[in-house]
Amino acid sequence: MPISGSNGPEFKDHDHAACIRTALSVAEERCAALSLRLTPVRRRTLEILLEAHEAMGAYDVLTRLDADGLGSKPPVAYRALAFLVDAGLAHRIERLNAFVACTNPEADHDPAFMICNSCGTVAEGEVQDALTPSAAAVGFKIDRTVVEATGICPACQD
Amino acid sequence: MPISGSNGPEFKDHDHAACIRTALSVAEERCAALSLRLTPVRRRTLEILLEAHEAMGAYDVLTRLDADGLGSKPPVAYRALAFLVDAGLAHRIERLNAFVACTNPEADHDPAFMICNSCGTVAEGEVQDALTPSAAAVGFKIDRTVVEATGICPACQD
DNA sequence: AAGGATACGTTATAACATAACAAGAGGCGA
DNA sequence: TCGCCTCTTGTTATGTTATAACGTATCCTT
Repeated sequence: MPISGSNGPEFKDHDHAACIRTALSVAEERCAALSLRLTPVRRRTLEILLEAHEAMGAYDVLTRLDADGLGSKPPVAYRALAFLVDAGLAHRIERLNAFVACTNPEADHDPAFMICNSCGTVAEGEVQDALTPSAAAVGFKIDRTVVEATGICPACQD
Repeated sequence: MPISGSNGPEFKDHDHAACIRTALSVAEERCAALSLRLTPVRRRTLEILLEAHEAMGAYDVLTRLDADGLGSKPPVAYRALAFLVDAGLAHRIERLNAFVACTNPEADHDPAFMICNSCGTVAEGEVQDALTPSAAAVGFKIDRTVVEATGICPACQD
């Protein structure tokens, strides 16, 4: 189950501000291309996830939205997050009941995640359709696959 | 990511009563061997999961335990389930916030699951340490990996 | 401008989970 | 057997995550 080339950028130093700007413009282009509406709440939600650069719970996101006057009730956050996930701009981490911005929004993908138990950083990678052949062998038709590893990231091993 | 030989027995006809009896005696042997106490609540919880043969929420389990006079408060169910998971006799399905009896309790394993969106049946398989080499490449030390596929099982494709 | 589709605001509640502490049950050495 | 320790259970209370439902506003199209 090889992970694709760009893997684990979260574990490396990077220009975070630039990384956010890029991700936001990719999101804008993508939404324009697909006639999706990247409204203020949705855009700010994505920004919040990008700034955090780790998994955030819906209520944490909501707190930030509220501080910006963009909404204070749970459905506001859940709806914005659902939009981003549907649009492929964010992912839900089942293990954590939390959400992360997608670091690779160009491609449709079933992502795999590496979650650091120590610092909470989540790195995203690609996984090949690994279960597909075996599932097909027993006649199971896969819709979506979740792959989430927990462990310790390089930075936290010191 | 091949799945091991005994895969997907849940999708086939089988003698369910026998399957439960076997699983319970395996559980008893295992607990005896490891000096773990398979108390009435714990044993009955395992039985409930085995009977259901699909993922059950903790509160569903609790309802059944309560009907048997074995406890009515959430911690009773959560503790029993935690015991079974720790003992390798059951697994938590993150996608569903639910639990299933382990169908392969002989071996320690990082299980993979195929979850039918239609009937709720959960089939368990083995996955090789799929993410391990790639994680090692970026320096991430994996503790545990969750692999969960949702889709449609053979029986529900009719 | 009218009408439909999409998004937002709000109330209320459902569903999932655990902290904390008291009380009981079992094992084991003195 | 007694006392002690550990593990398990019972219970209260509360924390956390998530969604149903419904009315209003906005935007886009015709």
